[in-house]
Amino acid sequence: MPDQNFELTHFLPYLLNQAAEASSLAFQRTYKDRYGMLRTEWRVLFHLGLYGEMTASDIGQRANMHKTKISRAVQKLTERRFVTRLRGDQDRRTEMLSLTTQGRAAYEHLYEVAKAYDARLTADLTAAERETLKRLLVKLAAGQGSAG
Amino acid sequence: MPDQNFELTHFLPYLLNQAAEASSLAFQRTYKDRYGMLRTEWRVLFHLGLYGEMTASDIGQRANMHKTKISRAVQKLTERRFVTRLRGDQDRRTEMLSLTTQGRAAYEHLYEVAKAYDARLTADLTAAERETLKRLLVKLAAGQGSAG
DNA sequence: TGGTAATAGTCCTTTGTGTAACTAACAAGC
DNA sequence: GCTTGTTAGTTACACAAAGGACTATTACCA
Repeated sequence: MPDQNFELTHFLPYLLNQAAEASSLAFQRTYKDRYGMLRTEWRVLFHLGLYGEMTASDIGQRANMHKTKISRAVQKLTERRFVTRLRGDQDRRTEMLSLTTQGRAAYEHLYEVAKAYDARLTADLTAAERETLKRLLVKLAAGQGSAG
Repeated sequence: MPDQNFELTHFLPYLLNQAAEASSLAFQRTYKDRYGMLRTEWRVLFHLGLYGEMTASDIGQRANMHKTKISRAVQKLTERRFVTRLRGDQDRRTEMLSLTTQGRAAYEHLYEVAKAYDARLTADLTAAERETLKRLLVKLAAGQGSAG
């Protein structure tokens, strides 16, 4: 029987979705209009920009994204000349992905935008709150709480 | 130029998405299997359960959901005899939605499930952390940080 | 009281996602 | 060096989501 202590605004998955949707939607405007990118493409771009060359599978593991999503994202990014693919010598199944000059320029621009956006989002928070929030989110994103 | 202080695991929208996806996906299993509900349907059910009778628009405002989503969710829920619709007398455009006995039973069951799930998710956190986390998420979900 | 605007809700079309099947390349065992 | 199994990535198909156009009803106002 509903004890009004626990309602929707106390349910973590619901809250997370609301917050994620709100912030992502707003942020999307910064890259969708200008670069015609989707969220998955943005993610791939950022992985390559931040962590250097890597294969599609590498990104998949890091970003927790399904390989089909990545496949499609990479396709778009290569079409737009943001990314190049280089077939591996030893293992010719793999493709090493890297940013083109144009891709790097886009990344570096969007990097600053993202940083500023993040700063604005967390402007009201104390340093401690910011720290706590991000730490907890990382934990939730990873393996969940105490139960697998 | 990337100062490794700021990378993806420090970018709030990214983090929020990861956490939201992880927790929602896991939680979905608790109602999808048993009641064949989708996330939007779950939300509508919970709104009616928690806040009583209301129209589709009311839910839309509260949940920040597009009316087409709600329309479809309500359709499914009425098909499954969880919800009944009653056309308004004064304003015949509106439909007042309410839970059937069966719908209420499902809600009450899922309510307990949700509560338990939330408790498990936040089991590792201190009471203070839990409090901080939810407060901040509510803020982010609402109007964003300092800037509109 | 008749014309315009606004609102509640549905429908339709387009886009995005997840799953499973597929191709190509490699690895191992015999 | 063949067969079997595995992995990287793509393609195809089915399902879910997002948004705009549409219908019906109501409100406003000259």
